[in-house]
Amino acid sequence: METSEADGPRRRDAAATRQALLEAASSRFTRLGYDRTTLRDVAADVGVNLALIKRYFDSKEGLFKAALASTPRFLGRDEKFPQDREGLAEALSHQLSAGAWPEFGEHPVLMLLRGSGDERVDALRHKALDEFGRQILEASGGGPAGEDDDERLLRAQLLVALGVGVAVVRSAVGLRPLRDATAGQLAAPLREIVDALLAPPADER
Amino acid sequence: METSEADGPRRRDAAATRQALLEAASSRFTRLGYDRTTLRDVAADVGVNLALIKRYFDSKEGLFKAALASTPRFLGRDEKFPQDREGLAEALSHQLSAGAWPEFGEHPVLMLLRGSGDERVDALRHKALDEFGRQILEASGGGPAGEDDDERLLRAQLLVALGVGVAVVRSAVGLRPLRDATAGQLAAPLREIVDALLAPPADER
DNA sequence: AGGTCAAGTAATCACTCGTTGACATGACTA
DNA sequence: TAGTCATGTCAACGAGTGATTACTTGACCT
Repeated sequence: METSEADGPRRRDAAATRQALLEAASSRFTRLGYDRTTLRDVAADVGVNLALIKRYFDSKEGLFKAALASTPRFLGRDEKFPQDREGLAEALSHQLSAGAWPEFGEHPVLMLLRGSGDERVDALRHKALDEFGRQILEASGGGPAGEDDDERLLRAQLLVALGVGVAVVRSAVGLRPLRDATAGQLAAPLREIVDALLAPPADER
Repeated sequence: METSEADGPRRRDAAATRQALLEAASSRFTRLGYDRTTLRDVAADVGVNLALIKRYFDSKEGLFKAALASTPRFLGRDEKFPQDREGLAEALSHQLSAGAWPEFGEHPVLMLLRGSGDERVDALRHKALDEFGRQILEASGGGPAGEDDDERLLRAQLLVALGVGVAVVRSAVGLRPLRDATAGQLAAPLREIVDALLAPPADER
């Protein structure tokens, strides 16, 4: 596995060891989920002793939380969150295309969905996805996220669910042609979905 | 837990015991996933000895497969699969509404997503979701599922992904308002999505 | 009543996991 | 060079898991 770079034997560099553990753990948590990820495997990936995980992360829960915190957000890692429907559709099509996130082989949103039993972790992922929905709502241009219009938020969350579903279906099930869909192939359908869901606030009901 | 009916102590009825084990297992597999479901808990739910699981299902894998096989399909349990886009949207809105599937507290599609490590189980869920996509494609009325038009199948699978995502986001994350959305609230957005994705075969490209 | 076999139980085995405390070792400083 | 502390290793414990075997109990048949 050896997620870390292939430099020398990395002798006694706490920061590097910690980072390597974090990356190995992120990979396993994302690919296998919390339960099927064993600390022994993570330590073996890095080539380090099991007990170091306790030293740096205190427990498996701590390791999971650290990995979760180090995971890039669903949208907008470096770039800013798109500010209109068109940009949103394009960003989504890239985020959800095959070949995105080749680093771990799976989409980081999947780690959000792996239960850990800890309610603070649950709160964390809830917050992340809730924020994502509100950002979508705001980007859709329907005014500054009004308060009582749950309907528009519901529509935005349907888009969130679509993103989650695509990640899940592709990686957990491998359904084709969705699994191999490129950004170009996803662009048109996603643009139409975004428009259909978050159409301009012209009174359509 | 006691998923079985609250009749007498059910003395020596193999079929009933087997069925009760199956229901308890389905519930736990759906709610907790494969790993967090222990055979001891399942047996305790039914009030029966652990070894009976081996007798009736041979192994945990066997129990999971049996539970998976007994799970109703994503759409069309008793009723037939809808045959037009309108019916499809309506069926989806009911399937994905809050309060559907109260029996296990979660949507049965979730059990499909819980890994078991067995490749035959993987094949099973892949087939189920693939079939679902093709049924959607057929119901959309774009002819009898042409062969080379992967694009339409891709669009149908996006709808599958949406269904999966809604189930996941609602139950695993509890995101509101999506979590509490009724069929009535889901009807309009879903109809628009279905139409946007599977629009009539008028040449739009 | 007695025989017979399925239905169910109790006890245990082998294994893996997370966790832990004691110990070794390398690097830096005085 | 001796001291010191962070860095890393080692070996083991205890809990929990799925699996397995020998045993007991009840229902049904003649």
